[in-house]
Amino acid sequence: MRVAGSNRDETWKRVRAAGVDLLYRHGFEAMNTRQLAEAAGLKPGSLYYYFASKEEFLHRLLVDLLDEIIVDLEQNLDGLQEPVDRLDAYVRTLVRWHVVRREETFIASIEVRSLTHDRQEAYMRLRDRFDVILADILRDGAADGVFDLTHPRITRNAILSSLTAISSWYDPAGPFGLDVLTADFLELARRMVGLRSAG
Amino acid sequence: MRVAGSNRDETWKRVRAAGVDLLYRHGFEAMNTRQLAEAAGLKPGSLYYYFASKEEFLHRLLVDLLDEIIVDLEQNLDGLQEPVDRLDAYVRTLVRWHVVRREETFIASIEVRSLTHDRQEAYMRLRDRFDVILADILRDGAADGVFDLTHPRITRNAILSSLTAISSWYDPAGPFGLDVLTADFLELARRMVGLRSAG
Amino acid sequence: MRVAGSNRDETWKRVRAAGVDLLYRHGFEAMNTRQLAEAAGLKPGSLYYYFASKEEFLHRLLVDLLDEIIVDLEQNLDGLQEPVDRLDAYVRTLVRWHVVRREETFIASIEVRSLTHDRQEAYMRLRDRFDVILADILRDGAADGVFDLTHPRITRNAILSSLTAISSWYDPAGPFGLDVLTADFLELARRMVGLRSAG
Amino acid sequence: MRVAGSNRDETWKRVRAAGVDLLYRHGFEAMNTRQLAEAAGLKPGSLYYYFASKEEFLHRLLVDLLDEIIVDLEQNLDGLQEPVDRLDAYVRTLVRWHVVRREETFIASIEVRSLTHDRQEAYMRLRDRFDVILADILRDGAADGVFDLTHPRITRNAILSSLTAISSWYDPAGPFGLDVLTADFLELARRMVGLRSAG
DNA sequence: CATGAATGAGGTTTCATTCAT
DNA sequence: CATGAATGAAACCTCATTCAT
Repeated sequence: MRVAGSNRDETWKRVRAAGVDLLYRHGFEAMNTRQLAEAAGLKPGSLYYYFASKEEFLHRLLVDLLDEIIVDLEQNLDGLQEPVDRLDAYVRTLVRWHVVRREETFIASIEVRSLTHDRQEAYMRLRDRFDVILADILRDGAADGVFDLTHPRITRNAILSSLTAISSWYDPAGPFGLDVLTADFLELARRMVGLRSAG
Repeated sequence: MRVAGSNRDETWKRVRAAGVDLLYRHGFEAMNTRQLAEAAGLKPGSLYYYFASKEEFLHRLLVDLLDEIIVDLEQNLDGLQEPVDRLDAYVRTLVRWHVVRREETFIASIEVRSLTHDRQEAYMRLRDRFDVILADILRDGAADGVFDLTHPRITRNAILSSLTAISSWYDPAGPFGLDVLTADFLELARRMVGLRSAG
Repeated sequence: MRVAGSNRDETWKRVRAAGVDLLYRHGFEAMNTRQLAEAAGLKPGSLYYYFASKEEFLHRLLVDLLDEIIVDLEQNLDGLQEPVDRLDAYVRTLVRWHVVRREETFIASIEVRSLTHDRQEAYMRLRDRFDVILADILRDGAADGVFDLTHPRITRNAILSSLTAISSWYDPAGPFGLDVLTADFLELARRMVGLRSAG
Repeated sequence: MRVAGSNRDETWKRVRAAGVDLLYRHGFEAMNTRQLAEAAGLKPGSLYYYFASKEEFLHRLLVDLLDEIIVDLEQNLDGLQEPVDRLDAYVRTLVRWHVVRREETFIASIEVRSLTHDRQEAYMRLRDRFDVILADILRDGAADGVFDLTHPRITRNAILSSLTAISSWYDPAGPFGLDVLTADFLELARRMVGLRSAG
């Protein structure tokens, strides 16, 4: 009962894309594997040729995304020494991800709870790297005297959460493009760390 | 079969408290009415004397909370004219709610999706008031020349989301009390609107 | 959607009886919860008001039966000192159980494999008591010189398995009643332990 | 896509051996064709070059085994006239099979239920030959006055089931070798038919 | 008000099997 | 012969909800 011309990679792309769409629109628990299968052009049971469980599917989506972001972030920070430059690169990177891969970053921000306890912990540990990287930038900038922070931990959370939230309100059909958004968040972040705008 | 000493209001409080706890810990879809009943000292069927459906229960929680916050917010803004003062009051109010009623505000931020389409829309319309109030403050401050905004809509979203996120990371057992948090967020908000700190 | 006049104990009896029948006729894996529910006059989901899983249901059946048999066996052995008398009582008891509760003992003999590893181990430990009791009888009889055994362990296994197998071949509609069967097995067991028949 | 060096007979042997192992350890219903394929170094679909269905596979295993045993048994009985000698040969043969091909005889004893109704009947008819052969031996011995039986059918079932059960308790790593076991069962069978041991 | 008993709809997952390649 | 991709049927189980008592 094989469908002619079918191909593992192609099908997986369809499953993944369908999954992102459904997770974005309905959420993990509200979405079901029947919808997922139908959207991917499969029968429900066939999905299990692509993942071991619905939850593992979510996990893979989230971890793959996180891995991609971290690699990109580290590349973009590579070679930059000055805290200001590093902060800029950090903001620029996160804004882009939350705009360009809006659906996935939104899913990631909201569906971590749906992971198994163990996988949730593992994911959190991975995600902590964002915190640590930003924390280091803030610490260095404060030590250099170029940043004027209140409590670093609070500032960090505020910056990070305002970035993360982009995927929840940004409307690609709206008035702002990636450029505008990036420029604004660069400015906002600089202000939050007590830096006078360059301009 | 009336249990001696049972009392509508008392029981409802137990149901509500149990619901908040379960929603906070597990989320709406992952929580079930068996757990809710048990935590409230009832049998599942009895819950339906207190709500018409699980989803209606969530709705009531969210709407009641939102109503309370809006009333409080409007009271705290009442009489204040200056944009700076109004911004301060706005921040102060939201920080407090997100700390003191952390669990409920967290639920609200994450479980709106679990509402029926209709109720979701109604809830969103109500919640838009926060946006509007803050938007007005920013607009007035910019018109007065005391605020130096990039794009108001972006600044507003950034401020609001950093406030809303508090309930997701704040740890009551951690190093910061409500005072510290409030002071910091006041400062951060002022910076974000381009106001030089008073101090 | 409660059925009028329904009652937990009555329903459980129906479920249990239906389960025994299905397990006897089809075996655990070949039987399904739909059949079980239908035979018990319930919908499939309702079964889970009576057990936590299909496997737990089997487990309960097996353990309850074993407990009953052990209690009965110990009662029947109580007060008997002579190995011959104890052997007789042992055989008499087991023959009766394998005839009177033929279906259940048959299930027990064949479906232990369907239990979870853990429950299987626990069950086996419980079941070992039969072995131990018989082993003790044989040992004492041999020590007294009234039994003439080859290897006790082999004799024990042969006796026990010939008793256990009764439930697999005994036909209640056949020519032998419990009395005949008991008399024959008493004689066979005596012969197997090398005892000259009394008659 | 023919794998170099692949060979129908060799592969079949691997499939068969893997099947015996899995059936012995997990049972027919609990074993699945994925495991079977993997253990045989194939992909699931390829199995169907070796059998038409999982159940047919089991059937072939059981029937082939039974055929082998019957041939062997008839050979070993061939030429023997005396009931005692024939009984000895019968016991000797069955003990050996249940020790040497322990896994397969165990499977046969327990998985007949998993066969289709039709195949089950056919198998049973074949297996009845064991009964008949033993029944004949007992009848002749009783007629000759060398056996002292209670009810022949009961004795026959007891002897046969104690032999068949060997595969379920015999431990090749244990204290008894085939010789000991054979000697003991010869003695036990003689006792069961009321014959005084030669030795 | 509350419970006890059950429903019914739907969920995820398993698995023998098929068939184009 | 063998694999890769998928099917389809059915399995167990969960859960919000109902309603007689």
